[in-house]
Amino acid sequence: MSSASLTTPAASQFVESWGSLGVLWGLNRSMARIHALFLVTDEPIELDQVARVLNISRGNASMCLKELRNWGVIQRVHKTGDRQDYYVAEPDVWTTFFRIAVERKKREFDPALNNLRHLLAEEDFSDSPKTQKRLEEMEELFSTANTILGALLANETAGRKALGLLKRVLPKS
Amino acid sequence: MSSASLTTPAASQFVESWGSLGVLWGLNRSMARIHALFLVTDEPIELDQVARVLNISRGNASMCLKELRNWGVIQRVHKTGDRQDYYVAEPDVWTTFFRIAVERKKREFDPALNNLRHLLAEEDFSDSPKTQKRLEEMEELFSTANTILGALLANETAGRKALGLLKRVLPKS
DNA sequence: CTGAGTGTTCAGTATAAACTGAAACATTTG
DNA sequence: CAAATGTTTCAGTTTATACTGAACACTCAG
Repeated sequence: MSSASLTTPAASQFVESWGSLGVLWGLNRSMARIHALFLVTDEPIELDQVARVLNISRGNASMCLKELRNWGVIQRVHKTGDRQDYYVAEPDVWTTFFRIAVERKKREFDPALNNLRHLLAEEDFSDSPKTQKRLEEMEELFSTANTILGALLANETAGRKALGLLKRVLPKS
Repeated sequence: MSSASLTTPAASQFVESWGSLGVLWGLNRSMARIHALFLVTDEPIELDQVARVLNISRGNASMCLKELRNWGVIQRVHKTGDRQDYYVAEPDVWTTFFRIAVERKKREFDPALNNLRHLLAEEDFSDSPKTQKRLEEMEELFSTANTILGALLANETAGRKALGLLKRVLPKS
């Protein structure tokens, strides 16, 4: 399986499962399958191999690899005397998780919070006290979430420690 | 605006913004718009009104109301001497948030974790040590997330307190 | 300079998800 | 029972998103 050919059923089943599971991380099917391929492959893989093994177009593979690289969950590597680009997965699973979380906060959460704040600043709901109050609470909730997320994600080791602490402090599941 | 007619621009703009923003919560556009309508409306609203004001079909409105009720973010109420069903938003924003979080964990996270565990239990990656290790770490990460989420969401007041504490403890943003 | 090998881009197409509109059915009550 | 309301279902349509495939761009060896 290490040769990026998905010869073993274990590997190929993992790739497909991860493909559907990946939506949780915010990846689309192709990105998740590619990521899974890297997770079960020890050696660096190149673009054509990805496209061939997963049965997707070169174009799609190229876009997905670029995106995964933007997210920081795979890295480009080179073999000496070889012009081709090879890629490997970020080795640390926790780092992978943090990178994705950071990226998603930046892309999805922050704009949403901005949007909400603008809305509340510009629009006037003062003729409806209940509404006014609800929207203020909403803003407060988002702000709290923002603070917590920001602190957890600002620094990987600190965030990781905080999560470990949290796990120990909370009542056992 | 309180008469569920979206006469003011403030209200209608909020509804549309919330509609696109709602994906963050895991709602689709219609559900999010309906939820927003309830957020900016003080009086109970009935199905036909929802459909008319938001310009969506009765069928869609009915399904969305049902779903929102399942999530626990709106409630059915009745007016005396009136046979029709009316709905209002859950008044507490934090409760709304928790209900959605609980529901999404149950629907999305838990099955994904199960899936991963089954996969790791059944499949054998022992011929590839790096892969084996990565997948074990992955399982550990998911389990930690599961523990923390489970504890935070098990009880609303406790969870809320924990988040408040967390906010105070973490370095200021 | 040329062209073979490789990586990127994008217009068009396919796929999946949401929504409509209408009908069938269920339930309540005057 | 008939009228009013609520729910469910579903074939057809719209809309958003992902993906393809071919053209284009870049690099480098000869």
